[in-house]
Amino acid sequence: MIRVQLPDGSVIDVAEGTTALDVARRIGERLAQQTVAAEVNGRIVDATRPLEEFGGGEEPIRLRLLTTRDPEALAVMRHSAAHVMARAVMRLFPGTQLAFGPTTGHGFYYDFDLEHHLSEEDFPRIEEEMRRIVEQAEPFERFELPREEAIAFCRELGQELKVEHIQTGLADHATLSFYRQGEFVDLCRGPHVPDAGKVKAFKLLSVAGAYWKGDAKGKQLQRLYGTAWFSPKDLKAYLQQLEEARKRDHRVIGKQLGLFHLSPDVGPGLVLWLPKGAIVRSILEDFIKRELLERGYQPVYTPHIGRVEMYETSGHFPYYRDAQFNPIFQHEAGQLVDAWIQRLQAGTLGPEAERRLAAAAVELGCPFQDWDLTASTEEKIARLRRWELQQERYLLKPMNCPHHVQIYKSQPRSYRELPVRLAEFGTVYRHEASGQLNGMLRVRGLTQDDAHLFCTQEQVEEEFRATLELVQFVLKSVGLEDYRIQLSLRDPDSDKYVGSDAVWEQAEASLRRVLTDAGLPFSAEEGEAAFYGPKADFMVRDCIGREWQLGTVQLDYNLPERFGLEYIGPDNQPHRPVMIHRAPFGSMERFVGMLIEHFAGAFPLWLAPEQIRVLPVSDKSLEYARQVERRFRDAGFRVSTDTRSAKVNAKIRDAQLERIPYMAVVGPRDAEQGAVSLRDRIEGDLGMMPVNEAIAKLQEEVRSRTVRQVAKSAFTAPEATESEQFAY
RNA sequence: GCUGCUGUAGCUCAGCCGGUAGAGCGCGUCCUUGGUAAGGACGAGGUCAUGGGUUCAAGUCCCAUCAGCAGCUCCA
Repeated sequence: MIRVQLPDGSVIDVAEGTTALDVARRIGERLAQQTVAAEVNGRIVDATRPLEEFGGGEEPIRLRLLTTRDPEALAVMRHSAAHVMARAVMRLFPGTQLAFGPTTGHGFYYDFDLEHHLSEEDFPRIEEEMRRIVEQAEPFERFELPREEAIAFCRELGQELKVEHIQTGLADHATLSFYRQGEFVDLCRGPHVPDAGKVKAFKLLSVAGAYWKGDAKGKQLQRLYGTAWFSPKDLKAYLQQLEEARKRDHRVIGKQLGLFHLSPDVGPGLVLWLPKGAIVRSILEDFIKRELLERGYQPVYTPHIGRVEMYETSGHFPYYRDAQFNPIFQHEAGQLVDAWIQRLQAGTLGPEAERRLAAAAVELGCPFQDWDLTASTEEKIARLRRWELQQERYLLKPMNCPHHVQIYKSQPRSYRELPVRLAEFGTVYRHEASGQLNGMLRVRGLTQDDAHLFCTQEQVEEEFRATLELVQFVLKSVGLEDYRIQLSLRDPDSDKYVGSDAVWEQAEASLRRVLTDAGLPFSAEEGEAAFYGPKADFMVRDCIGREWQLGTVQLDYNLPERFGLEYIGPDNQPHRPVMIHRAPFGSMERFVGMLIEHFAGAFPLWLAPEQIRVLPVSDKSLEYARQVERRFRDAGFRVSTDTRSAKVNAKIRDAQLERIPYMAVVGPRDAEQGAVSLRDRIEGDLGMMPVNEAIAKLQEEVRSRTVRQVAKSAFTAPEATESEQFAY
């Protein structure tokens, strides 16, 4: 007999070999039908496995039945759905190689290696085959094999990727588990639903490339994405949510509302801010600037380029070379010599090619007439570098910090003037790989609301604290109050970081202490730190539940060292300051892009590009409309008048579609009384009121930076737990 | 950067098996002068992304380039 404890505390005795499903059946047939998996002693497992496999001994086995109501069950079912999909693909495309098929936040995917190029046109066929499999409701049967047998078995199945995975990724597993579904068998840790009939409402969503084991140099696979839910209603709600997110796409809204433009003629990833988008940005910038002045920051301006040497000193140039625009050389042979050095370093330069390079360099005026092809690579590089260092070389700045460091260094500093806080909306350029570009969210030229704080070691925690407070304040001002903080620490086993262990430990401890003291919830992530120091990032959730990385605060003990920064302490001796990098918004491009999606283009009054539109009821009221427009403009509002000879209905419709917060309908009745009939974009007609009253009302809304409405998501279905555990 | 898909009027898109281009919205003109989400008529507008190729003939088929999209990988 086995003793089993249920969640309500009751304990029952069952015979050996009893499964969770049996227990469910004992309680009720309905419950058994809804049981998808089980949580046994805290572990999520198949409902069809004998309970004694998970425990025993003196303590009763703790059992929780997972039904279609539990989010954990959803993840199990989705993983089973991935198997069903894989089975369908195998049927339609025999010989398909299976890679990984895990669950995701809202669904699942499976990576395949197959000849046929999957496309959306294949989806109906695959889905139909999946439905057939689901209807048959065959059980998922689990079995285990010792590793050598498992390898032989996979080989027999022709699944070479699985063989490789057992030999590498699962090298320390003595036995491997498999799940069988009729003719389909897959290496899998599980757990799975009892039978395929538990996979209810599903839909294939997209197909895309993916790398085998996430390695960009590895084999390219085809990844089929799907979503699955326990009810068609949940599926429908989720698809609507996807549709909602699509409608909020800042690229779509940005075009509709004329906020920004990306022109291939200017270049990919280079944002053109149209007048309306520029207004939003400049209001945000003005807002921040005022806050910074109050908080003891000093505005500075620095150029868009700087000498490459400066970025070599800072470490940015060598470290991020491949993500930067190439250096600008004054000498026309500069690029050539630069490429030459890189080829030599990579060892990809043959003698004939090098001879031609040398000839070309001489032709362009370099003193390499006596170039010795037989010299060692080191000697060659040294000679080329010597030449290169004599040239004027500039970099489009990828970071503002080195420039700000120079401002700090421009005069001797006393401890009395610290902290020095230098702030700039600094535009930086990064040559992001073409596939990474995305509207305003990932661009090649971006403006950071940047600042660098130079302070003493004793001041670090206070400055960090004040910075966190600032970020919180600005996020609150735009109505973003749902966020968490991610503390990014170094990976102790990696060598990509600069600076000593002691300094890193000190920096990480400081950040942790301030976050803890401030009572801010944070999660610590190892290996996520920048190469020069740990950082705290604000992960902000928007109104439809998506998370965005915006503001960041980073501690840096490295740059002061590299640039030899100093201040004179009370002991009249030089000391090294500490630097803090921080950007509450991150970049203006990304932040505004995010705001567009968050508000679905309907900015709160204080940010709206056009705040009020005056709508004359007919041409006869044009004159009065102009007067009203003037009144609003004089009161500081961004206002226009719709002078078209259209009906009011049409004018209202257009203003609504343009997300203009307020409309002032004016006709003869209003003119008579010096009034407007105010219409609120959200509430509709507010009735007639004197112009003064309308102005006062809206001024108050601007002053308080009220955020009146963000669209609520209709989507409430629980998000399944992201699960590494189903990773194979 | 990699894999796949896409590129037709200002915007959203249709255009079959190759035969010289279409809709709605927007825009212009005129009529209409109206009170809270689309009044009507007429009209203008296209090197079918770019460059090659196949063909009697290419928006349509092939190749390359550029750009965009999805995902992967990356992100100071």
